[in-house]
Amino acid sequence: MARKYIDNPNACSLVHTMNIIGNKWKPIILYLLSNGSMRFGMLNALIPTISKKVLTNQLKELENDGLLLRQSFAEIPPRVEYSLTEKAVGLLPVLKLLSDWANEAYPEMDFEQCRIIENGKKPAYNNVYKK
Amino acid sequence: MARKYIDNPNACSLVHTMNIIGNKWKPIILYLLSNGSMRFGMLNALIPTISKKVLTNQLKELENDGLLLRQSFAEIPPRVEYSLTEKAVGLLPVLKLLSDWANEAYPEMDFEQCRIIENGKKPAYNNVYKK
DNA sequence: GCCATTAGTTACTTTTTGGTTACCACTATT
DNA sequence: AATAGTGGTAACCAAAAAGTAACTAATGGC
Repeated sequence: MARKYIDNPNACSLVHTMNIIGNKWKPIILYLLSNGSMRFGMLNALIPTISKKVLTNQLKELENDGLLLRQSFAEIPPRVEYSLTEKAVGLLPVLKLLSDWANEAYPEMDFEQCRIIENGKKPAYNNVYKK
Repeated sequence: MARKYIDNPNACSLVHTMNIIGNKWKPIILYLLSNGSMRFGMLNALIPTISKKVLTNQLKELENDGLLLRQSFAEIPPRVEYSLTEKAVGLLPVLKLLSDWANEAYPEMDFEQCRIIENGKKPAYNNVYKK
């Protein structure tokens, strides 16, 4: 009885992807972790404008969606390392394409200026800095 | 003086892309329009769970970001056709990859069931329906 | 004269998201 | 005895996004 509307076969997995990574912070977190595992404080330092609460929350969601591995070490002060799962690694090239697309589509925007974050919060451990 | 934090060169154009398409509705709108131009009411019918206010808003934002072309015809009742720009067309293959990724990464989810929308709102014009 | 039609808009409310500040556990160092 | 250091959590508040319902303009058809 009910007639069927034309629909897009790709819509729903696309919605799912967007639910998982489609916000301000998550793609950045994934890209930062693409060089290897990183501690909570390090991520927080590299994304100085995110609040600790939100970062915690984003990391939890990414972990729940199977994109991050969280390793907690029984040390004082605590150490927690986050790293990408295989699932997440498979997404990196696509994130790269999204990034490339913006660079091509909006050449008038200077994305360069975002590359270096100065005067961010400094975690105490030393490997945070570049020479 | 200020030491520089390691940063990711891709982060900012990625953020920009996510600002433009990283939400629940916009990728769907783009994919629906990938088959050709479409009227407002048609889009609203194909995405029955979006409110008219939000759809209007999303379309406006996509237009402002150069992804959509809006053509308004001086007819009564009014007719407005939305279509993709070249910029948007360049994004489609990447959206497809995002969709493919979810299908592969989450095989346990049945994205199939989203394909057909039944009992949605029906606009009066006839070309809305599939045989 | 009334209703249907389309693409919205407006005013209002609700939900979601994000941010702020203070606090905790536990140890080493000063 | 106090402080620094890390990875959080809790309570609270502000802002942004989204939903709802009613309304509009202008015309054709009944």
